[in-house]
Amino acid sequence: MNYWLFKSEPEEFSLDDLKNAKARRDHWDGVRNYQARNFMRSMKKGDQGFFYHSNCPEPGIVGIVEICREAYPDHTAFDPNDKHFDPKSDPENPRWFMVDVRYKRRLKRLISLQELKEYADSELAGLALVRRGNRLSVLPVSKPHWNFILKLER
DNA sequence: GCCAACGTTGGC
DNA sequence: GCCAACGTTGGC
Repeated sequence: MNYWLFKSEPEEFSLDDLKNAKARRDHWDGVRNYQARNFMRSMKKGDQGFFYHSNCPEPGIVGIVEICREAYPDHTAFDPNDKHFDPKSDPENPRWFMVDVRYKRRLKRLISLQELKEYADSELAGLALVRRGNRLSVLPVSKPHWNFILKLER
């Protein structure tokens, strides 16, 4: 099993929005970055992910989700009225993909970016999230990093 | 709202 | 293939 981290602006789509969605699951659309797309295409059903709130008063990890459907074409790229429309993505040869994720649980407390950064040069060295200038919206988390972050929760 | 960091685009 | 211009992300 592999581990990931999904960023979302809570004003756009929060952990609670996912929790309140039908069957507590939804598709993760709108990713328009090749590296993030490639990560999504390598996700397997059952993989786990952190749900991270970005661009908000207290950025940090708020919950855990599970991949419940593997990558398939992101249809929002074909819709001219969609915010993430990309005329270069052809339905015959889609450029962008998405996965479905299911809400698992909320963390007992928010683990802030600030707190995670304290370990950027030790336990969490190499974690893409705490590397300077990182802008990836979907990124991998190693198993040791995953376990370490879960230990911080307590 | 500012701005640093980064990815993408397109002229050459 | 280089690189300047531009757009976006996201912390602060």
